[in-house]
Amino acid sequence: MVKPLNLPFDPIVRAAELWEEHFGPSSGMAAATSIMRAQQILLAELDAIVKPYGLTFARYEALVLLSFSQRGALPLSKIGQRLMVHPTSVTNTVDRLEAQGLVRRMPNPRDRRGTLAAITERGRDVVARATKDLMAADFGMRSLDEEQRAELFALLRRLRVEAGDFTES
Amino acid sequence: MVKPLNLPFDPIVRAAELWEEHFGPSSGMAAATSIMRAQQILLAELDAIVKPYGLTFARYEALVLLSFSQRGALPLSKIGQRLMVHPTSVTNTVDRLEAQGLVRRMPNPRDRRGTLAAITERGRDVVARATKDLMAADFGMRSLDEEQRAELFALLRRLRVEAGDFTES
DNA sequence: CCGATTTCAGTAAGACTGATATTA
DNA sequence: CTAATATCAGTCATACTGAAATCG
Repeated sequence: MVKPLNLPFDPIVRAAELWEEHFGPSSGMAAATSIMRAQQILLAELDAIVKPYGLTFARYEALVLLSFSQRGALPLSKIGQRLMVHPTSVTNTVDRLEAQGLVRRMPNPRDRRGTLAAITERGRDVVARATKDLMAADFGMRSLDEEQRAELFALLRRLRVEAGDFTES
Repeated sequence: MVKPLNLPFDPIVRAAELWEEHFGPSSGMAAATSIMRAQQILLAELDAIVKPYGLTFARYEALVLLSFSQRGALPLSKIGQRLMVHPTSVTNTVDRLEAQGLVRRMPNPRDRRGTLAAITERGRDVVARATKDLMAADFGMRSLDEEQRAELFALLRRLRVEAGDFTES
């Protein structure tokens, strides 16, 4: 958990002021730094919400993805693509979920190289309850109204497009 | 490094559509998720820029903070407050920077419990060069113009204020 | 005595590299 | 043959807890 420090000033604004003096234009640095800090704050909050269920937010995301799929099962490779995580990290995530009985591995009938991760009943139950708590906390986004959330999403989308996350639409 | 996957759709938009069907309003989930992804992309980019100097972006931030201070030295506790990192993480960061000869520890003359981290000449040289590269890459913010950067900063600032990062101004 | 500063030992979660077996 | 899938072993950087020494 990130504890509130209640500095009497915004540390990023302070850094940006010094940056201007030393190096010049600071808009890039200020924007990048605020993305980092916001993520840090947000992740701590979401991890804390989901912790009572023995989950991290990363594992929660995997579980939601499975719960959304037609048969409640997906190849590990597809999980990695959708969540943008490294193949070995997917293996690790599924290991942990499986150890908790929230997911089980099955051979992929369509491709014998592959493995499916299938969500279990307990997995569905846990997702449902964690989701309820996350929605009650508004995913840590209480400070923004609908319009602001959409604006934020649109701005960050430009970043993601640029990085080749997906093809421009 | 996060490799471009070039999915034919935006995975977050896809997730949000399914979310609406299953759970209802998705603006919180979509905004939170896009902060996570943007940070992941950005951090990978910034870490890569700074890697040739033997740094991570986290260590670079600490070094910049020191280079901005009056005497080129700060108590570890202050570093932790400004960068919002855990005391033991500061110790770890300073350990690494010290091992690289970019910083050295000194007793704090004002408080004999404390330790100062002081940037070295090599430290200043490395910061200068890494900063030049980061500015050339526009801190990974090329996809946004000045106005958009300011808007993004303002939106994320609301999140940070809410979290008690600093007192409202 | 209380609280702040820093360190240490240990744990945890995740990102990554490089190698491998299997199969498309 | 080449490429994709998943795993394994191992490394790395970081976050955290709990305990301790030192000092204000």
